[in-house]
Amino acid sequence: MEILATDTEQLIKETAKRVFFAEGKLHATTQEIADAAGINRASIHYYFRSRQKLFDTVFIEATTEMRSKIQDIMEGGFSFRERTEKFIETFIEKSLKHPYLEMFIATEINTNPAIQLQLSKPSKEKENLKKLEDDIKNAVAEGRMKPITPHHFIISMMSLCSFPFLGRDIIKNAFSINDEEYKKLIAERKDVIIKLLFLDA
Amino acid sequence: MEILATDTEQLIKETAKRVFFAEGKLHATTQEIADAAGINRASIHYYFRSRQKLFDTVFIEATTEMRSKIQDIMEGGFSFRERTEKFIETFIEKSLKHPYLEMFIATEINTNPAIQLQLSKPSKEKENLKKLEDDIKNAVAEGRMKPITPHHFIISMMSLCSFPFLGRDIIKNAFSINDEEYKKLIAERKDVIIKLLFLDA
Amino acid sequence: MEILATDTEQLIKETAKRVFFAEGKLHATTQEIADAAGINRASIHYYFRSRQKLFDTVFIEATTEMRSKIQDIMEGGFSFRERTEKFIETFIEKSLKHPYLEMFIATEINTNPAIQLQLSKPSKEKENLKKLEDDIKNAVAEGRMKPITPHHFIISMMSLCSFPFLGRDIIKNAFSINDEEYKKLIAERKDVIIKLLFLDA
Amino acid sequence: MEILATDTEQLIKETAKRVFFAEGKLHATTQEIADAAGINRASIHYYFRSRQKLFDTVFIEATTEMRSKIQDIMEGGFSFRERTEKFIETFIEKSLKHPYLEMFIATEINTNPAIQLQLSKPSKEKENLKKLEDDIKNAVAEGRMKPITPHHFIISMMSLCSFPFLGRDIIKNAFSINDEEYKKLIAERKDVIIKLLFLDA
DNA sequence: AATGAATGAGGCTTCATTCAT
DNA sequence: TATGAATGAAGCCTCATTCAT
Repeated sequence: MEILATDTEQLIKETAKRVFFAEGKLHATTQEIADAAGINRASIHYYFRSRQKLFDTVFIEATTEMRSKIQDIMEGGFSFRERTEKFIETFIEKSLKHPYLEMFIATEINTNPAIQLQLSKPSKEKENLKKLEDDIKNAVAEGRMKPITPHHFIISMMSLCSFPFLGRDIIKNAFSINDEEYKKLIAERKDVIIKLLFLDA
Repeated sequence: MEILATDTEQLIKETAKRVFFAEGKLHATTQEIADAAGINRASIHYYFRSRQKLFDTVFIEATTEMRSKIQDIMEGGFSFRERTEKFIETFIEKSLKHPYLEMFIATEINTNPAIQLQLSKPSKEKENLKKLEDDIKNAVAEGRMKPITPHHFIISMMSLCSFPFLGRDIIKNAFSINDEEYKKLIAERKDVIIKLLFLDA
Repeated sequence: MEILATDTEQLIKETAKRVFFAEGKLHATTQEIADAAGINRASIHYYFRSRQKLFDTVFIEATTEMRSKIQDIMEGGFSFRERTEKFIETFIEKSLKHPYLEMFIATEINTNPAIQLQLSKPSKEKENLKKLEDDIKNAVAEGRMKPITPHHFIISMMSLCSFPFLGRDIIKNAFSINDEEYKKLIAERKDVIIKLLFLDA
Repeated sequence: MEILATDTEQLIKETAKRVFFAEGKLHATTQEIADAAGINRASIHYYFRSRQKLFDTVFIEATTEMRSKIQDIMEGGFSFRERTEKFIETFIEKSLKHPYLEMFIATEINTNPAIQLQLSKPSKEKENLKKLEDDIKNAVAEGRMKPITPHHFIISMMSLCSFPFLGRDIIKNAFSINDEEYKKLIAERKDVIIKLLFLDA
């Protein structure tokens, strides 16, 4: 009995994640989510009090996993190049699962002050940036990169990773390509990005 | 005085563009727009019949200008490098004005089949891609680029241009920077992008 | 110039009568009437102050004519039978012009206390009823009618006249007949009614 | 208690029937109906989705009962005279409950193609008319009626039944009578009608 | 634990009406 | 005289939320 209760809560969360972040229906109503989950609309309020609470919950769950993976990579003792490659892999992998999560963050972060998106713990922010700056300097000295500020490096990397998902429909529309061709482009993406960021790739 | 008649219509459109695409309130109500414009909500319906019609109108106006500028660049007899630089300039300039326009397109293009976003006229699509392929080949032969497919080149270029705006709040949030510092980053952006795309930059 | 003004006022009234009472659009908006008349909506208010005033005006005009004709018949020195026949003729003739006028009266007389529909001047009501009672008595005595109270006689006569118009669409629908066949029925109506009311018809 | 669930739905329907068809407020707003029922306006939408759906529902319920009763009479093996009397009784009885239902049909049947009002099943229409024609012929031969076509007979019968209700306020107004006197007239009505339709009544 | 019923708040739209010209 | 512009009032509908069970 008790397990069923948890099951329903889990079912609602998973359905919500799918509807919100996989299908891109960021403004789905509680009724739509209830229908998709095959449960009563009131159950959503029973478990989560409000639509917003449900949304916050699944949003945090969906981003936390990503953030901790990134943190593992950053602090895993990898080389600069390895770290970059793993970041790109992780980012693409996660985006394949929740293509619209990034989009939500981009859209709502300005209206919803509750959303905080730190790439690294605030305490380590300065430190991490400094480390990246050194890494870049070394790479430049070795002819593996052109000079670039840490901020621009991160922005460029995130740009190259994010946009293919953020702009999925723009791309499909602009190139008149189907799902299969789009997936092929995504699969090739990591190599393209690395080649753009590193001269010796 | 005589212009006043059209003035309200114009005022509504400009306010709507600002609210929707500059302030990012893509789901602003007619009341919010009316308040922002200092007019009665019914006036919006007087001029545009429905919220959707208003939205469509300002959306088309906002994108058409951009699209025609891009087309001018593509067919202006410029060199590959010049074309790329001008595209980036134009894109950044437009995005400074309507940072959330791109976001709306990204969000809604899949649910609103009316939105068509061709980079080039369908009739010239193949031709333009072929031309780009040749340009890239030449640049590679001359050591000014690494090999890259036309599709990936365009996606990368758009990524590097678009994301700083799409993800404005993500960036500001992640780097804990203020508006001024953000603007500085944007101002430096064109050079950064060109340096990533071209070896000889 | 001044004549034009009157022309517009007249045009509005005639259009309103047509739309309201001939076409049966009893809830036509001022815009619909303005469109039908080919004039500006505000003109209606310029001439009539409000939709209601326009309605009242055309309603009174449309009924007054009818009422005065009926009064002429009642006081014209005709025999009972002649009076009855003339009443029926007049009623049918008028209803052909404004088939929905009766319907409006029926619908709105209870919510609109302004609408007063006297068959005869209040002062003469009693007198007229008494006269009718005598007429019926005589006709019964002569074997030309069955006994009937004046009220029931009037109600029956009005029923037989009115309903074919009030229920025009019901009749057309129930009998699956077209306009032509309907008109034929109406044309035969007077004789049918007289035959039902008078034994010697 | 358990019935309560359906009770509100039933209450809304009954209130709507009363407001629409008994009180004649054919254009009553959802708020008026909600107030009359003592419930929240949103409940109407909860149960019926839209004002139109509610209206259609109660309209169909109100007419279906009547229509099936009429059909029972038509196919009940009664004599012509019995059938006619029963029709009149049923019609008057129903009209006492919903005096404005007929009026709505008359008003809206031409604008609302969904409203179909067959007196008999389309398949039996011809047959029933033929039967009525024979009945009339027999009655004429026996001196109980004057010659009349089936269409005119039906129209006359419906006229005499319907109008006292359609024109209730016209009658009360024209005769300056009160509710009691009006009811008395209605109570006498059946005999009056039969006397007009049949010579031997 | 779960749900059907009911509601308050808020959105879009229409319409008669007013106002300035 | 006539009208385009603008508005307030009021209507319908949807949605998240609450409540009783």
